[in-house]
Amino acid sequence: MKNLPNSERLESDFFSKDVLEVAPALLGKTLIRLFPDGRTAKFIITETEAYRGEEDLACHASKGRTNRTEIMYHNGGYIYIYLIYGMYWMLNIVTGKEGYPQAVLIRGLENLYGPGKITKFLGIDKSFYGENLVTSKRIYICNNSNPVTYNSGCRIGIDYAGDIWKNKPWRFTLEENKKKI
DNA sequence: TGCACGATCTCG
DNA sequence: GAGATCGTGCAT
Repeated sequence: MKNLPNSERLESDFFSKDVLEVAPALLGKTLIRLFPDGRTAKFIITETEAYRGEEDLACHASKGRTNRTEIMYHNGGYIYIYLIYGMYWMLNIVTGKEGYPQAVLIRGLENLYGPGKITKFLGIDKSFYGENLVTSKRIYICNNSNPVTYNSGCRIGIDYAGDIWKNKPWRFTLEENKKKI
């Protein structure tokens, strides 16, 4: 952190805002992972998706409060992680206020695109479920003061959610990153 | 207790 | 374009 100029760790007030505000705001921020062997990985976040409330049929919380979705009902700043297709861990960040389930899926990092590839490369698995980004010693996010521009589009892989939710423009991509993907 | 189904990726 | 592979939620 000390050799990352112009940046500081994001606090809980950042994550406690509505997911539709936090998801695009995470673009351009730096995700930092401290590995057990002492190595540090830093990546700019380039693509996110918002999942918002029990009424959002694409959001896992649409099934209600269960063991899996429990963490999404907390106030923002926690990690929600789950297994997809039997082999890939998806990294999500819980946002918003207590009792209103929502989360941001981290889909892309600079030079590391793909939600499954991100967790594989960063060594993130179920043990990170419920991790607090504000206090964790192995993963956190830093602010970058540079302003960013972004585009929005439809979320990926949620055909089952129905037209209304499928067509919400809740996927956000860093504009500068388009040419790199 | 069993079953169908993914917020995906890699290989052919 | 298909297969890998398993936790979860919902139906028995």
